[in-house]
Amino acid sequence: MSFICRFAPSPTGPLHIGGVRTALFNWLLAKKNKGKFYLRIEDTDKERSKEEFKKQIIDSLTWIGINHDGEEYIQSKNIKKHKEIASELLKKGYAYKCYCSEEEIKKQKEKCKKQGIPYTYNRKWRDPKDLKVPTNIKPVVRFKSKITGESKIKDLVQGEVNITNSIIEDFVILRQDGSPTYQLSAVVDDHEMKITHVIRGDDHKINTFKQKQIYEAMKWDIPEFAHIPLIHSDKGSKLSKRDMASTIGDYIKKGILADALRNYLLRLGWAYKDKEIFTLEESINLFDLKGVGKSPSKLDLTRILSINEYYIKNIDEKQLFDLLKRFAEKFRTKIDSSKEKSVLESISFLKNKAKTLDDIYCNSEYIIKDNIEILAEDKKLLDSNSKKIISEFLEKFNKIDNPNRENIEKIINDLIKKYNTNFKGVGQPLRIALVGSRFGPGIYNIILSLTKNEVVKRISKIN
RNA sequence: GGUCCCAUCGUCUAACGGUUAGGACAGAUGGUUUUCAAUCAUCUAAUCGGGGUUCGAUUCCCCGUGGGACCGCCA
Repeated sequence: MSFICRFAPSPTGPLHIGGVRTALFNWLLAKKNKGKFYLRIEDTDKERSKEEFKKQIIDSLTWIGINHDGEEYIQSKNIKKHKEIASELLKKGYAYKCYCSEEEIKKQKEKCKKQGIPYTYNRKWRDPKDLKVPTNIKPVVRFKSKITGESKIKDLVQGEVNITNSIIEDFVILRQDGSPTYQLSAVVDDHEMKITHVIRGDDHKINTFKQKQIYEAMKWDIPEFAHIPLIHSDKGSKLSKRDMASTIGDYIKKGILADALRNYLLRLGWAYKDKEIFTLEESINLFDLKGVGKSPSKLDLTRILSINEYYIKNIDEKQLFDLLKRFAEKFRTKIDSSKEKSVLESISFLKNKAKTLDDIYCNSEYIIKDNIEILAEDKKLLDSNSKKIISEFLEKFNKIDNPNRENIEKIINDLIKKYNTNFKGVGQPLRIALVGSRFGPGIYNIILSLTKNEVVKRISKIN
């Protein structure tokens, strides 16, 4: 059985993480079934569609590793076809022209609101026998929706869903200016693209009942449908553009890895036994619509961070370094080529304390930057005694030709003995002098990750 | 308000109608360490309520309750 699916966002705003997940599910299924995954930009709303959003959508998908087959399909390029289908529906009696003015509709809505009854278009022009066609109003074209009976869809996630036909109004398929609406365009395009599986957010469920009627009127094959539950914000409602960290860009900025986010999104609303970490290959092999739950799930940043931490600790270190390099250049300060070697060599301990690339960057800052600033509260910890200790350290350190773990350890141990202190008594002031903070990597790691000159320079500055 | 959907630890979720209801994240406690972190061990924590069906319901059915989505000449 062939499997052709698509992701069809509208470029009227930045793609958020819910959309990315929908795209991911589609893509995974296409890969699993050796089918096709297309990207369709639904830009028939000329007013709100923006080129920059189209770019953002494609960039987001690319970043997380979702690549579509063929060129992206631009819906507005197919408007002519959509209109043809509209006139065919008109000709066959499945649609009709409605001459209600916008004011007339508005008045009806207000009236319904006052009476507390739900508004549906009153189908005034469905049977225009006794009506005089006004000459001053351009009509819209409405689809002649079923009035009686029930409709059923077999949803691959939700199971059977039934509705009473009469609640579906005669929806507009051609606007007053003759342009097609989403309901029409989506169906025509899905048909032309030979889409076999429509996997989209739960918020489209009602649309399916409208669109199904167009398929039936055109005697076209109806694709399978799957409506996946929406992602909710921590407040429990549909994710909106206002919610924090909801676009891919927000996560990139935080230093989240693509694989980590992919893994998180995969597990949001779907599970495979007790498995938590999925390689790309595993997700393709194991993903299945049957495993998708029916209830919406909340976005949980701590979980994302935790998965990110896992990936940071487990991916190849050279690869991690490259990611860090690009991250630093884009969002922080470019790592000077003279420092690259040292950062790369130190990454195994720099990453240890990190949940994000930004954390690694912060941990690396003492290597990356030539001038470190000591925090005021840490400066206080440098009393005369500790200053004395580190200047003595400096003196001895200077005499070493090739600093290594053993000879540094000896110096420190001697100092501990001499000053009758513990490791902290020596290590803490050294760390403050070298890193600018009492928090940081292990002291041997710090010293060995800097050049001898740099160590000397930083300690000398203290006194 | 109408229509539809959903309901297991705080969160993501597992459990052919038979499990001491499992795992992960978060949280708590303790050990270790050179600070922070990490790590290891342990612990806390859930089947929304009420009726059925059944020898037996988290699981099937009904009714409540709660949450959500949709109700555009947006997509």
